[in-house]
Amino acid sequence: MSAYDHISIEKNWRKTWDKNKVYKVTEDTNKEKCYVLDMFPYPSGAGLHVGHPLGYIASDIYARYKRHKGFNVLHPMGYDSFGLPAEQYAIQTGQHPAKTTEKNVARYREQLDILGFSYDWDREVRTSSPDYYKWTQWIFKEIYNAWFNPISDKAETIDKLKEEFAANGNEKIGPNREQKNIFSAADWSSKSDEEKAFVIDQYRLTYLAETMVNWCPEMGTVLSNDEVKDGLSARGGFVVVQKKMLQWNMAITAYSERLLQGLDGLDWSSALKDIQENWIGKSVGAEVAFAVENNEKKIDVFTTRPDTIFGVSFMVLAPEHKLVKDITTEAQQADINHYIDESRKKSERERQMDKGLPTGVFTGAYALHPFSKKRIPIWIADYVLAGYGTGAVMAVPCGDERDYKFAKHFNIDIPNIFEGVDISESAFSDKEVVIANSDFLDGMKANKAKKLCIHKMQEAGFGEAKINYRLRDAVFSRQRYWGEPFPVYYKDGVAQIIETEHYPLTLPEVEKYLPTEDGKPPLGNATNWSWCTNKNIIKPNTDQNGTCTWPMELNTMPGWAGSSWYFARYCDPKNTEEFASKEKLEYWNNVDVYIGGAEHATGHLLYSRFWTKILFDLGHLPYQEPFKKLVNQGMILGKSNFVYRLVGTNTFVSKDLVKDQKVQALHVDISMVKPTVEQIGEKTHTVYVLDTEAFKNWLPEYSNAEFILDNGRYTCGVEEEKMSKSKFNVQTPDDLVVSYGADTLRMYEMFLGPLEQAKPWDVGGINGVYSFLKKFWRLFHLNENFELSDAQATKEELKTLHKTIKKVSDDIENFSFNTSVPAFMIAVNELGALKCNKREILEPLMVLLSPFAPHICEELWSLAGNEGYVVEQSYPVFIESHVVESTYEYPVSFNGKMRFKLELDLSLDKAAVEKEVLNFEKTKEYLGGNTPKKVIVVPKKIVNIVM
RNA sequence: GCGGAUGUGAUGGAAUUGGUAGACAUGCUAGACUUAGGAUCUAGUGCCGUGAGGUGUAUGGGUUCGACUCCCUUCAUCCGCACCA
Repeated sequence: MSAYDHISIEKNWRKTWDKNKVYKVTEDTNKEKCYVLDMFPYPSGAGLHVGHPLGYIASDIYARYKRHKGFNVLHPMGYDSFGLPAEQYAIQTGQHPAKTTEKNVARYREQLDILGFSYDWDREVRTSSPDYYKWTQWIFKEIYNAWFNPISDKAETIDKLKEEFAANGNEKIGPNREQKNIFSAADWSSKSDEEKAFVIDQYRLTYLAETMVNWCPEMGTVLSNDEVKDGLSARGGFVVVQKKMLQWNMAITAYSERLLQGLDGLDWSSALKDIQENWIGKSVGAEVAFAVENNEKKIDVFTTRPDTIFGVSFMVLAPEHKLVKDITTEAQQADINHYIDESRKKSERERQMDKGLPTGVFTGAYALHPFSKKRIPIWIADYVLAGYGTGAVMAVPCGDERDYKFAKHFNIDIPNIFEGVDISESAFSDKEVVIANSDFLDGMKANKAKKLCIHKMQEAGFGEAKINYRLRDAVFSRQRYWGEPFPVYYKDGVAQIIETEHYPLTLPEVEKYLPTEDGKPPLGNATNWSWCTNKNIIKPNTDQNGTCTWPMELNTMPGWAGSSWYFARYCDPKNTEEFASKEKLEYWNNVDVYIGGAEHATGHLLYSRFWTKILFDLGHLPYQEPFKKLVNQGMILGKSNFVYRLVGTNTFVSKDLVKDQKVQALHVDISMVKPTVEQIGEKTHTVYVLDTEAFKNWLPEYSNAEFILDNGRYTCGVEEEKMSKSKFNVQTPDDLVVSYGADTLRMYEMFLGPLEQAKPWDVGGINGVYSFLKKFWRLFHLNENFELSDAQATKEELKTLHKTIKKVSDDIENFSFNTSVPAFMIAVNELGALKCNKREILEPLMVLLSPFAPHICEELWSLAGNEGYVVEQSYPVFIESHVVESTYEYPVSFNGKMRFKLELDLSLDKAAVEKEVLNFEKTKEYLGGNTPKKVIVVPKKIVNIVM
């Protein structure tokens, strides 16, 4: 063998590693552990595109590096295999989602294998596998059997809740989420069993509730807040409306504060922490109760500005607010009803679009100002959201822009309570202000007034300090087939949890994957539940056919259920007794480095932290935060090409001829477009030429397409977008691996730019990396024969090696792979120029390079006649003396009084040293006759001179 | 509107603490070898200028002996949140 033949080398080593289970990992208490994890993919039908592997390559490099460094590295991979596309495909074709999923998983695996990842595949998990979702169901049950104790600030079992009720009622722990009433221990003991069960349900961490949910009629399911964007579904972009439905919910709000506090100790980018912080949306203020005139009911409002309470001139309730019907006067009833109907009809999106004039209706009722006792008109308006705070606001038009507009529009009083501020044009929302016209708050700065006001309200008993969060409880039911079934049935309409001995409660077969005719979710079509037909277990209530007569829960769990705990399962993936054993969980502990996209900031990454905290509180996990360090790889964008069809015709106009004509831009498959570099004058640019024949054959509707050509060809438009099947801009890694090899692709993707940055895919530079590997290969070959010399390395060669060791190790620790690739290139160029083929230099270099390009290094390692695998060798140690030859003390005197030494590192070359000296001379010159107070000098550089 | 990020040659991008801006690679130009090259090697390549030299890190200003780097202004692009009281 002579030339670098990546195809056979890579194939051969993949097989050998696989056969010898080189990457299998077991718990070993003698070694320090390191858990390196990728966000597992949803196996879609399109296969992997070049964007997917970016993060996987980075984590693989890190995992391999840590292995070299002597760590016991857990580096697993699996599939988030429940999800919508497989189900949609099932609806269209009748093919069972499990089959589609199986097929897609196989394709993913093939593509992953080709890239030479060092996963321990014995630990693979799939969220849709019954062995796995058995434990997802178990976790659901654990959460169901838990409540959040505000005193201990953690989740506890329902048994503890019962003890608490028996001892103190709910006087200490506070009211439940529905009734808000307080009862004593005596009250509790006098309750019937049904009543008790009902009360307990209101404290559970997962609970059934009729809540306003994001309903997507097109998809026939509800969506959680993070699955909705701009009033449209994140997947598919369908319209989402608000609808009241009975759903399972997860009480994530109980953990708002801990989720917020926990961010502090995490090594995550501040951008991502900000997103989560924003999403949780903590605001500090007060809750104030306003009495209603001629009515016993009180209206609670939340405000962040209690200091402006004397500026209140009206109140606004959300149209859905409970008290609206109680307070509305007869005269206003018709108007109010009309307004409520109108706003109910509007989708979330329409509400957002309506940013014109404020709308609202007066209820006819008045509240009484708690301090001044003035009458305050109560309105309803849909700019107040039912879901935030108490669903009611005290409107302070002089201090809030929305209140101001509302007051102006409806001619409501705008009292000015700010000293020296003009509010004739707009509200003044700055907090740096002195309060006026406010009784006991006059002359105070806002901050001080805030505190005093809360104090006074507390004294008088109508208000108190309060913290509010934007975060909502997460809806946990989906009206879909392809998800985890709930271990729940309904006895006389009351939810009952199925006991763990019957898990997994497997997903039953159905004829059709669509909702039933009477509108039940797809599982309504199921007749055969495993739990009911298993002969050895007690069935709740079945007829002779084994069919449940007590209905099962027909919803399934959302996609984030399975992904919220999979990192724990990897530690012990085959365990049938527990979701993972204590010892293994303790050994592997939490994830040291987690790599994935930032798009999961408010979904997966938040829910995982939430579940981890519950499981920690209940004693099932030894850590509170699942992911210590998080690295967000940027998206790789695809270049999309467009053709322009004249509206209403089948004629396509070349890009530069479109001008003002009415055209429709359509995505065209990038495989039919050839980028061609052209010279125009001095500059070059790329034009995208369409293969018109291929285009005609592409889709039937284009078979008789006509083209208006430009210079005899059709040029397409180009744009950078997210890679997606529907945009026909997907670049798969497959072809590139065939022409250049996995090692080249791995290094090229790293070379492309900073890992965290979004960047367009461009194969232009791949040749540079490929020729680097060829050069590396050539270092070991003389006249086409492998040849390695045992001669002693020169100083220069050692310098090249060790400087590379230093650079590459530092870079890997910082996830700065894009700069370590050039370090290798420089090393190879230098060693090539020195004609160095010495074992002493090249063997460490192989080890160094192997995390990036494992196949070629393994091949050369074996050709060099070494034992074992290069991927198992320990990492070469950086020896400073090979790089730094000596240090040099440069005496300096200022003014003849003080002496300083400039220590210089004579490392790289003379020029660098001379530069430092020169710089220092310049400084000295500048200092002239002055005496500096202090000169801080560190090796290599003057840091500061204080005069 | 609020919060965050980014802005450097034709292109992707280097510049670890303020100290020769443009490493490394792509592209381009010229040359060598070759039957040929989309193989390999050599040289050149920020811009203006024949040259010495001048100029240059989105814009304008500031701090500093010295600024891509620190501070302020403006502009542009991207991301997150958005009637959040």
